[in-house]
Amino acid sequence: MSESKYREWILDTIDSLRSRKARPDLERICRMVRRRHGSEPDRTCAELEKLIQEQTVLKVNYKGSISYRNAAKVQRRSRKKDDVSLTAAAARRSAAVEEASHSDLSNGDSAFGAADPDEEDLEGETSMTMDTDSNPDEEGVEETRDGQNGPSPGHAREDTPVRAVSAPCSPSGARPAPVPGPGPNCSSGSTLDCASSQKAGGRPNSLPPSSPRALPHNDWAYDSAVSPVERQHPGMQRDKAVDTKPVVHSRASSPCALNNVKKEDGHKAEDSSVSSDQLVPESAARLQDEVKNVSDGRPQTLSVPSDNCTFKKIDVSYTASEESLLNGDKGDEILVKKENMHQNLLQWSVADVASYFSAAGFPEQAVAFRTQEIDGKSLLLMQRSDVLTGLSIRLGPALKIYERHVKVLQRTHFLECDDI
DNA sequence: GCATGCGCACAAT
DNA sequence: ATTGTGCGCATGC
Repeated sequence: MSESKYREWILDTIDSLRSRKARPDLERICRMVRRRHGSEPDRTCAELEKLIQEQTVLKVNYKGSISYRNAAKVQRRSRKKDDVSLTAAAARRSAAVEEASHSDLSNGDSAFGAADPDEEDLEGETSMTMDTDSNPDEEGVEETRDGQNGPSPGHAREDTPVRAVSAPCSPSGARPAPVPGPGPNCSSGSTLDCASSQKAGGRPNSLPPSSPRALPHNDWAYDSAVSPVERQHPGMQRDKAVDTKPVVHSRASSPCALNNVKKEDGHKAEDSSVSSDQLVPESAARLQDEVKNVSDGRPQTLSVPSDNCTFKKIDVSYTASEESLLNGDKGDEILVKKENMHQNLLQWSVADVASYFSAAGFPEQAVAFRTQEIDGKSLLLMQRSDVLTGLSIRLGPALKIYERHVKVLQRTHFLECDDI
């Protein structure tokens, strides 16, 4: 409950700030929510974090500072060209989507992408010492910062200056610089920490949300989807980067326990390309475009958020396209690695489901799933008509959601059951 | 002091 | 070229 209430408040606040032409940053958001609803900044920060994780809100680095976006709105516009590659794009997108979900991981903290063009920076940016070392890969891989794209694994960062990464929460903190009088409330505890940590570069380990490593993610996260994108298809930007190589990914961990989780896949290697997507929806959107190149049918890994902290990954290989289906292309099949999936699906909470669809590029519709309290079990029980008419969402997206995601998830789940 | 409105330069497409 | 973003300043409370 409160959550939905906060979601509404926060999104409304972001919209409000935007309409006023004021940067929707943590400080302003906290202040406005407090003023309008009496909520404490800390709480607002926490709720905002959640929204970021579920990608209802996108944390972006725009013009050097952190801003928050209403994912539902952002997404649309971002898509640039659709052209060609629709198919491919689409396909990828879906892929992306999925992955996106896993972005959560990283996002966990925030998704923040650097709005900047280069994400690569990110890595550097944070300056943290980064993660790079942290192991890259472990799982994190997936996203790894896209930086990866970066050229070489280690280096990518060259260009970029450092950008501030923000912690998930710092109110004003986002900015590297210590803001003098920051935040209203947020400043209160967490905020400060975050802020300080940021600048310091090191975040206290304690910070759950993002471990130090997380930082990098942040940047990319949002829009920058870039990163994700890049990773997605290695091919893309090779210019700068080389393909994805086994780059180092230091991914951030999700707040919770990514680390542990991460490792699971051995695949990551491949994944690397794949995973990238995890980003934000928006990213996803872009992905579509950009990504197009990606090879169509490669297996991808998604991570699905399971409970709050845990994320599970699922490998899906789909050929060109599920999406395509929707889009009209051809159909293909999707394989999912059941192992995790099935369990996961049953364990998905309402938030996980919403997060999944949000990451899949349907943030607005994700809200409908949340409103209807659709969790993993409910999702398995949904019929076509439920999706098309029971959620009160537009037919177009509803069809895509059903064909591309619901059906696929159900099929996978039941196939798995059969095996078992 | 604080919230809001908005022109305009800049960034992203 | 178009459109989104948000700084910086003006205004109102």
